[in-house]
Amino acid sequence: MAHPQEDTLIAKQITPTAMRLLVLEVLQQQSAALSLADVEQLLGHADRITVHRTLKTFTDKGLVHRIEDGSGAVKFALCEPGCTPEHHQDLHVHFFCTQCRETSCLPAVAIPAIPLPSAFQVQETSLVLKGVCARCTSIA
Amino acid sequence: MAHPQEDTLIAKQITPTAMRLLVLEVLQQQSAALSLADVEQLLGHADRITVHRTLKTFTDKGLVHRIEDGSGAVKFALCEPGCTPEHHQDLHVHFFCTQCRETSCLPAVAIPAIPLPSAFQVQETSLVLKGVCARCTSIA
DNA sequence: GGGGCGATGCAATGGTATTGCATTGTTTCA
DNA sequence: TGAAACAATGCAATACCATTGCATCGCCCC
Ligand SMILES: [Mn+2]
Ligand SMILES: [Mn+2]
Ligand SMILES: [Zn+2]
Ligand SMILES: [Zn+2]
Repeated sequence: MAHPQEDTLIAKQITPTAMRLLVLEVLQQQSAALSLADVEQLLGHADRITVHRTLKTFTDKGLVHRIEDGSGAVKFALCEPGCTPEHHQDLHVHFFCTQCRETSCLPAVAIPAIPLPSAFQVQETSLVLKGVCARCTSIA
Repeated sequence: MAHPQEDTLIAKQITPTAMRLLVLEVLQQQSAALSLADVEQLLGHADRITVHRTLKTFTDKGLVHRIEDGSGAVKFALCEPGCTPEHHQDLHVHFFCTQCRETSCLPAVAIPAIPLPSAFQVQETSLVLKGVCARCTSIA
């Protein structure tokens, strides 16, 4: 197989297509999380709706996770290896840089346990930090 | 004065107007955070844009804080007493119920310190939990 | 080769946030 | 008191982002 990404898709029960391989490749090449518009632009002239449905498929299958960073557009980033659609393991912090507007996963920074009244049933936790990222700080 | 809310606005350097008093009253009466559409609906037939600008003014002056809960619309809730536009004290957790779609401030649950590499300059922290709230849990 | 089914692409729609601009209301000061 | 100055309001228009409908395309299996 020419595309090493094929195995990744198949492992997640996603039928490999040309478009999906391209989107996956783009996601793997970038260190920051990407919005739909980002992916569209990086791909050249791909159809936005197809990219949208590709990202939705990836999310449903546990290949990527969504990040709501407050920028107005949802960002997407590859999941960590152990993720399944049912049990996402991406309990890490996300950082949104107000200067370069890039959002990064910080897999090394785990989300601490939050002591909640037991009447609450927590399904998902999202911890987004906003500020100036390491790169922008060093430049300034 | 007939409106006890007037003092609250003046204390935050906000010129009291009829619309602003009404919006503040609505925010005080509700226990959950409100979206722009929520406020508009609760007010009857107020102009949406005016409400929008009222909430923006309130936010800029440190009277309310914005909550991005991933529902698609930003929610607004009253700040804690010590808040200023520069230094928001609302370092508490927010809970979004996927069942009733209500977002609540949990002032009692503080956000723990997040150990970040020193190269990052954190300006703001947002911790949103999603799940089923206490009320919806007890009903089910 | 043809049927079946998922993927694709264009068009259209829905929802939220924001801006422009004319009007209205209020304060300030001569 | 009356006009200028300024702020707030309301309607219209616009900008995005996300989502859905539907016809077509492409691939796999028979
Ligand atoms: Mn992540
Ligand atoms: Mn809050
Ligand atoms: Zn940056
Ligand atoms: Zn609920």
